[in-house]
Amino acid sequence: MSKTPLSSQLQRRERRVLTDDVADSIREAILSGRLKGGDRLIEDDLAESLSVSRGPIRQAIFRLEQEGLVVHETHRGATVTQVSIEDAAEIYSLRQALERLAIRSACEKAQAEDLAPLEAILLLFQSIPRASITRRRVAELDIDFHDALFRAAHHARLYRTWETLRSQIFVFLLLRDGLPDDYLTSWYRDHSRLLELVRMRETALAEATIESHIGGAYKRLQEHMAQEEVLRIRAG
Amino acid sequence: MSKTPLSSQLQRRERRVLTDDVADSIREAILSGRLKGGDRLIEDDLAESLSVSRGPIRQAIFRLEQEGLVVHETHRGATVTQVSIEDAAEIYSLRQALERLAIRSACEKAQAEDLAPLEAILLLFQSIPRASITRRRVAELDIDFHDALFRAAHHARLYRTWETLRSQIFVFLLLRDGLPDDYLTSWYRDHSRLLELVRMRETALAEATIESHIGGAYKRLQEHMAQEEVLRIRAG
DNA sequence: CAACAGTCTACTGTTAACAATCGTACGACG
DNA sequence: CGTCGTACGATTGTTAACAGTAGACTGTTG
Repeated sequence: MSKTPLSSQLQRRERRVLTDDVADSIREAILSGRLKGGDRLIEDDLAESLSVSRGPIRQAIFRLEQEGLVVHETHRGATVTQVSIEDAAEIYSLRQALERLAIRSACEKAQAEDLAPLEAILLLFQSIPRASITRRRVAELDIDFHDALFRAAHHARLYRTWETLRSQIFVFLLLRDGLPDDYLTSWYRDHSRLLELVRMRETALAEATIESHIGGAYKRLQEHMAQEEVLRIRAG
Repeated sequence: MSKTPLSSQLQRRERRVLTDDVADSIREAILSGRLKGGDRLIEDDLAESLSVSRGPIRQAIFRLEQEGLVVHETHRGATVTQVSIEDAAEIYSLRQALERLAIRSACEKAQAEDLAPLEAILLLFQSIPRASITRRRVAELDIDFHDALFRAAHHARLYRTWETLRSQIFVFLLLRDGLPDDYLTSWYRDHSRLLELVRMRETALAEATIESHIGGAYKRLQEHMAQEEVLRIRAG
């Protein structure tokens, strides 16, 4: 038998509470598109459809407000956040600042075991046949990769800040529906490069690389949104 | 009479709700030192002493958890966060990343009226006789100055992130009790320099300056905490 | 006396009913 | 015709009572 005490092997699996489930449900509904920007979130309705009382619903709504998925006004209720092109600028500039700190911190602190998940995601990506890959799947892998990077930074406050941004980024990733072939190759190249730089602890270069990585993602998103705008105006 | 519609002059003054008052009370108690790190926050007790029911208390506690002033474990309750030297490293590195983005954004977007509050704080600082100035007063002015800078950045998400960090920084600012004379002069010099750089829209220089400004603040804090550590060990 | 099982208590999580507020519909008034 | 006052329905804010859990306490057993 191992000498290490049980307490260090088994960690208290944090108990889930109704609020957690409710928040997950609503978040999922927003991210899957079942709830669209501007939709009202009426506590009674949600309470009934989820079979819980309004207490947990309320808490979940306030939590989602912190995540930026929902806006809430006193005595007037909550609605799903509507994202605009200005929001994209905010989200991506903030993301850039956070990822820069994350990769620096990861370069300094990450152990081999912290980087394994990053490697795993890259392998998983390669193992998916190109024909069967969807925009949503890439978005998930992308978020997972960056999430693993933030974890590797071993920086609790940074990670919590990232958590509040994560869902909002996901919304934008899903906005785009095209999936050009060169995007898939550059996705892999960019991310494996980032991983390599962290492995080699090339802090300064890693910072610069991730800044331009996020900057590029924003630029493509911006072009895409401008394009959609044009189409929308022509159609309307 | 003015032609501009009333709606653009008068803005809905956001109604305060019990949760807001409760959160303010508890926050104030923590920042003033009446509640110390590790103290338990028992919902019933707080409810009684503030004469409200547990509902608003609960929400306030979760909000303060988001601000990092309180930690909360399911079914075990909330306690006041205990800050360590590692927390300082997290807080200041994150702060550095945020302030860098803030000053860049301010350089790009700030109007004259956004910078007036910064100027006012500097004037106020100078108007206070050196003898009557306290550590707490400087801390307040410091936070106010940086808060005004974040406002001038016109970046809602950045500001909200800063809000969650602000109280935690305040806690650290109050830890130090000495108030050397050269600190007061350098405080003024540093901050007026930052304001000047924003005015001149010297983005790159402003970024570098604020990075070293925050870095310096962290370094002094670190030395102070290490010093306290030594004293504590000798005494104990 | 160490390990264990049951009980008890203090607290948190949840619920449902009550109070206050917002937006709106509608009629009175100038 | 537009502005104001008012009553009403829908929805949020608040409360108090109920349910469930973690940790301490106690006695029991090998």
